[in-house]
Amino acid sequence: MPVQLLKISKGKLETQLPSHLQREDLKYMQTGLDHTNKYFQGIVILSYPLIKLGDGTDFFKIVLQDDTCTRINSINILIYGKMAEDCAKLTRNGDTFVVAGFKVAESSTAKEDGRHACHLEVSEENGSAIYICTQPSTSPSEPASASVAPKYVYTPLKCLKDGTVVNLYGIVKFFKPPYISKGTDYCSVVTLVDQSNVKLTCTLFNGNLDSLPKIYKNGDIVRFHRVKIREYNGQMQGITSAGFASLTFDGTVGAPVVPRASSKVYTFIDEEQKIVEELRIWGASNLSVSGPEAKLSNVKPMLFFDLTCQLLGKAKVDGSSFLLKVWDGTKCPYPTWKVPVEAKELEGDKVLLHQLRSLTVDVLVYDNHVQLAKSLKIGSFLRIYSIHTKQASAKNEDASSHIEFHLHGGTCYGRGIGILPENNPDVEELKKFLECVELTDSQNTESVSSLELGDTFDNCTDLESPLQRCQQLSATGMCIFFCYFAVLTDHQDMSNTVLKTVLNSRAPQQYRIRAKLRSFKPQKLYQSVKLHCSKCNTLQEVPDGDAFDVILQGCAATAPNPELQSMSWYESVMWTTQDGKQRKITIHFVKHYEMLQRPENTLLMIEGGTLKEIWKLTRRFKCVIPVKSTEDDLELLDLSAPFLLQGNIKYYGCKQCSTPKTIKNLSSLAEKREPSWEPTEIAQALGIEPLQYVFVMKFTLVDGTGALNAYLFDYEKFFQIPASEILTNSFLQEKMEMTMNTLSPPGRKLDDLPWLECFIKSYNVAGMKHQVYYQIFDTTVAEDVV
DNA sequence: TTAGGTTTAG
Repeated sequence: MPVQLLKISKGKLETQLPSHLQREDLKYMQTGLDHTNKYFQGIVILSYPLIKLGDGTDFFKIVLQDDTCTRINSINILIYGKMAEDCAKLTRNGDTFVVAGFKVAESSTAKEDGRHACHLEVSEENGSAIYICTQPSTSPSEPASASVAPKYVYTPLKCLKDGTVVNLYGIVKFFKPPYISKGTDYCSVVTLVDQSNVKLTCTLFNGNLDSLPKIYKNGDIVRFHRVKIREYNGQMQGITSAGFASLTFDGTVGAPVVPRASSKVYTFIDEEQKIVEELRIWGASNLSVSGPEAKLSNVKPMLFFDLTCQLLGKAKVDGSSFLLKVWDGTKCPYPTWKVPVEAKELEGDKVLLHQLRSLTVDVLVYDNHVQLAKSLKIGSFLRIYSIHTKQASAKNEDASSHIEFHLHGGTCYGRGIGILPENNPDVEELKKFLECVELTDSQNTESVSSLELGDTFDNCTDLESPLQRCQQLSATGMCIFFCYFAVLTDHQDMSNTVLKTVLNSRAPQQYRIRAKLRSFKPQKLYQSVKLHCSKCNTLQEVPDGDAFDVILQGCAATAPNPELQSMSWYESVMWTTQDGKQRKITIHFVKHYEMLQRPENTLLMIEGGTLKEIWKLTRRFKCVIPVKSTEDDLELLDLSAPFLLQGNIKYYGCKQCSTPKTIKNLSSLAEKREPSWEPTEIAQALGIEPLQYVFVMKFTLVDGTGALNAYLFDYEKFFQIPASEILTNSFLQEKMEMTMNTLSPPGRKLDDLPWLECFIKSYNVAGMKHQVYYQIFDTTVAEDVV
């Protein structure tokens, strides 16, 4: 039978099937019966993500429902190889799916999923054929059921064709925040770029502000569904089509992959997380996304910049302009103009406006921005894009040297106003900073430098060694207010450098600094744990248990090879579960000098186990390696699954850098006098480049002379907690939380934060030579004061 | 329909 994969319209189904094929009823689907010249037809009710098996074979599983009314009316279809890849692209829930030339095998999940006792295996090797009929009532990319993830195909930007409706991923290179168009809708213009370096400008319309993408800065990553592609002025252009939907993600490498959705119901599957992470990594080295952001303390005349701020007051000025009074906690170094307005027109807390008058600036917005500005709520957090600072005109004698803030009419260069949600990371950081300012005597706002410095700046001398100071002070319980970090003895000869000097120096250099931790990210500490490949230097999220479970279920279809049982260096035990599923489990215990070892020293391989069973084994045995049989040897599963489990820790390998070898390569380790079963040794023997668990955090440090963001990239040294253990150990989680609460006590004003001492090094990243980054190194939180 | 990136000129 030829291998076929046809997408045909429903009415033509019966006539297009080869005439020798006869429809098979689900009740006759049994192993041992002849199903040649038979086909099975059902409706796709569930599809799983396409995965790669350990040998690189593509695997795709769907569930078909028979249209008969029998009690068990659904069956699992396991599709392998090229057909899996093709089906994953073409199949939608609700489609009618016809399969012929299948192999019938016992289903290992029947009891669990309540489906047919057999499953059907489909592949080129089996000489299978597949025919798919799309439901006429369902749009090709519409989910059939909200509970089931449909398969979306994402078109690279270089492959767009005029007149098509596509789904896209891209990095935002430019955007105009939604503004009120001259028609009936809000409009947002977004220019995307992807790894192909092709740009696409999309013009998006919607009557509902929330239905447009929630983009806050260039570098954000977006997913658009159902964008219509048209040619305009010789270039491809994207435009909203019916059912347009978007997700937006922070573009920062290592930040949590949390979508900001434009619709209440959306799908986002694990495979897509990878798309986002890959775009982030590509963007980090190929795009310069440093926007024209500025704090009020850094503005100059004749500047266009983006301001993240809080709205304190607003007032009508005249027909074409409107006043916004905003602050960001820092002080503008120039006298600022005050726009005269009638007192009755001014909205906002008058007392607060008076108290913060020297930190507040007046932004005059014009023309098309007036309507949106009027609707803003006092207290809300805003990003005002492309504000123009202007030196007061010389004609006006009263305004000899003051600076004016204008948001001119029009939307060029993304000019506009964006409303930021409370949970936006920049807003969280700003709120924390503003709280510090508010808690300080806000009448004394003439000198903001004293607010930022804090008056404890001179309380601590640098003469003693920080370590000594910690030891002395910990005895009195004062250490946390004074000095918290113990620096390592390697660099005791290094003297402290103030942040202003650090910020004004070229990279790369190393410094010892003394600063306060104003804020840190991520706030949810578990989000700071990532997996790092030291070879290709990529970071990725730690996979969740569900992904592992899906892979294990996929492998359950592969029967253990009897020829691989009990080889010279391992002893195998195989049994079939008696729970009705008839699942075959094989455990291969590695021997030492032909003897089985005590469980706590034993490495074992398991075939056909469930997640729960594997966890149970890790409690008893030293190492567990999930494997499956091939013709010649046992081999590892897909590298999305851990290649090794030891205690509570799942060890993963880098998909890009590993070249997995079969299990017999472990036998040389077993022959060692005392096998240590170190994960690195096991990885090396199996051709795996191991991923390391790492804490990745961003610390905002201040010392009164300046502020900088320093990255913490730490396996264990900083917190004295292995990053590999934190996700499964609640005691360590509490310890880390306590540490962070002590370093940066919530609700404490800047003056009362403890001083910290640490080492930082500055560096440049290729392609972004003018940008300097900072990383904490060789620093450990002093254990005796935690 | 609207806008279709590339600064107002108050």
